[in-house]
Amino acid sequence: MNFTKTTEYGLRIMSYMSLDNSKLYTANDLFNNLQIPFRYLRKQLNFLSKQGLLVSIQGKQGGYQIAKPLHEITLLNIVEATDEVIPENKCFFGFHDCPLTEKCSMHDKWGDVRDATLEILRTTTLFDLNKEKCSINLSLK
Amino acid sequence: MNFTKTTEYGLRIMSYMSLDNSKLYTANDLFNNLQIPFRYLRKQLNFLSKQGLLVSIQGKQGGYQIAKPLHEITLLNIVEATDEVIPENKCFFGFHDCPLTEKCSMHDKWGDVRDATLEILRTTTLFDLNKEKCSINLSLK
DNA sequence: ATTTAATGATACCTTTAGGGGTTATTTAAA
DNA sequence: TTTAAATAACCCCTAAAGGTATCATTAAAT
Ligand code: SF4
Ligand code: SF4
Repeated sequence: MNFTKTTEYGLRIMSYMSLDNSKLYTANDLFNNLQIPFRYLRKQLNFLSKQGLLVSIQGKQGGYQIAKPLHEITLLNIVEATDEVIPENKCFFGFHDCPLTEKCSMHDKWGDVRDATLEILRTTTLFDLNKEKCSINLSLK
Repeated sequence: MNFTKTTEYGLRIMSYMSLDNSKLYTANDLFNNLQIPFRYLRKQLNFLSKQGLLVSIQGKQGGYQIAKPLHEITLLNIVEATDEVIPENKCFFGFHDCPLTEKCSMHDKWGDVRDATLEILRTTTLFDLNKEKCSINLSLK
């Protein structure tokens, strides 16, 4: 009932980098701010680049940058890129195809929760996070 | 973003057995209806008994039975018994203690989703499932 | 050209969830 | 009292997620 660590890391990274999407962020910079194990962070930055969410620039003065306009990247994009589990069509009881002859009450009840959750992920972009002052981009302690 | 298999199995088991909470269900019966690997099912029935959600009766004609009145067992009880992850206090970005000086927008936004989700789990009992005709208890194909 | 500061690639290690196998124990029924 | 049908206990196997280590590559700065 929560995201994988990999997804959480992805959300942190993208959220943090969306503060200034013209800036190049080094892995070291991100490491100092996002509480992600360094090696794993490196791996994931690499991965996010391949996924097209980041652009990486090698060499001295290199780093990473968000690849697209902020309003074009939704939270769901990040979740899906880091954890293919969401689109998986499983019901409350974990069935892929329902073994029942008629739908149970949890079907709609839980379906509503799921829909509401996905709706937030689908409609919230990195631009929105900043607009609404998601201060993971504002001020670290 | 979904329950563990173990939790899903737990929900299936308890939901199915709540149809008739006076009946003894054998592992074999549950196996034939709930699409759970037999050995793993056995292990989990054992576990649920130790957790106090089921009562087990050994020997010939033995089996398992729901341990308490249906209205005293919430879905959250089952989730918590099978997967200690929910109460874990992690935010949208996976932080246990927030590194920010002021709360970000996802804090409340996601907090609301989480609260709504937990509220359903906390307030829905096995009795409610049956009352509302959750037909995992009604008719298998 | 050489150095240095950055990322890329690859392979390995560790932990945990999920699943399986075997033998012991219990108890109703024959 | 023996047998059969059930659960209990214990140990091991596998795959995937999370994390680590090492070396190669790039490119700006000197
Ligand atoms: S009706 Fe119930 S058991 Fe069937 S798919 Fe929906 S939630 Fe799952
Ligand atoms: S304010 Fe944002 S970063 Fe801090 S705990 Fe809440 S959701 Fe997490």
